Amino acid sequence: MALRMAILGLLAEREMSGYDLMREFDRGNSLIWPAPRNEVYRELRRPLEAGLIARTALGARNRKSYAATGAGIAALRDWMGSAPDYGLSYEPMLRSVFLDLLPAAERRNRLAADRDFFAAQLAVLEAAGEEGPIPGRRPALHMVRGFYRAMLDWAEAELARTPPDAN
Amino acid sequence: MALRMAILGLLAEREMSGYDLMREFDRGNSLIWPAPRNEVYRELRRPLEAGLIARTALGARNRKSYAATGAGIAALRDWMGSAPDYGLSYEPMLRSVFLDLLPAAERRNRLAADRDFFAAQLAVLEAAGEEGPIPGRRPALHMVRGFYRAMLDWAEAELARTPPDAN
DNA sequence: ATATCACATGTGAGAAGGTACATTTCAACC
DNA sequence: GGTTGAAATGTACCTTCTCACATGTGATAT
Repeated sequence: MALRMAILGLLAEREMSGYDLMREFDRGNSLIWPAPRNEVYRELRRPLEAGLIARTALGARNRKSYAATGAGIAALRDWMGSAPDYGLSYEPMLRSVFLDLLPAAERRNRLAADRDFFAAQLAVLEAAGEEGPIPGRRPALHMVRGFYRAMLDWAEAELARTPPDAN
Repeated sequence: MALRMAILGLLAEREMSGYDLMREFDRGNSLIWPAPRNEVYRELRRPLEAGLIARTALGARNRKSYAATGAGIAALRDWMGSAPDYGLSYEPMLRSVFLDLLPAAERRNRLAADRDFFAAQLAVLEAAGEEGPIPGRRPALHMVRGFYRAMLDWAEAELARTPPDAN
């Protein structure tokens, strides 16, 4: 459902090919959400048959572009108005539950690795400025930025609480 | 992988039955991660065959208790030392990408619903105090709490930026 | 006594997702 | 003019997740 809506949403913003979509998800490029791979092509078929998107152009190298139709945009709005799935699954959070199973030295390694990762993400996001490069994505940019800032604060606080000589 | 490790981790802390595990995931009880249902029973078979957990007792009502074996605890430590999957998929974040597709009034509704949800979660977590009810889960408690605080801040800031008469 | 409800364990079917592979097309380089 | 490599689309397979169903047990209440 989520991937389908993500595709629909991107195709509502502008026409794209499956390849473009794939790359949008792939890298930290859009920095918004994670990377399913070729499911894009799989997920394109269904909304195409349902009339939510339509092929707009055939380019070189067999390139097929798509854009959301009126029905697609309506479906997207519908979904946006529906109740979100607030379920969160984030592996580092699961790991935090069992942090204390590690001896202090390894715990510090783990926390330091987390800290470094979160700091790197945050640096990229903060380099984007207040508005970010893509119009209309300021809310998402700030949400993700807030997320990584919270994660970074957490890792640093936990590190500070775990002296190298503990345990 | 995540569910398997979660089970293994819980069984490393204390012996439990499948039913206990199920409820641990189910409710906001542990408040740490989300709710897969009866896969617990399916997921118990594999580590049992692999010798990572062992049956410890047969109780009334056909109750079967399990605990992690030495090999299980080793596997868990191994996993804890391995590189985390930092991929995040959180539906509200995806929705934030397309927030601007909604007219201002509906956008405010959406943000207000998010704010209420985040505030409720945070209230529960803050009621748990600094250490929380379960020993060894302070790190997780603080991580989740930081997460919801960031989400709440975000929702409130976005709401403040979306005046009722905009658009 | 019996009805009900929480405890407790599972199965089966189908959808979704992940990994890896397989193929064609054009451009650019040497 | 042949090789390489990115652009581009897709399939096959296997695992995981979700949803719904199916079954037995013991305590408590009426």
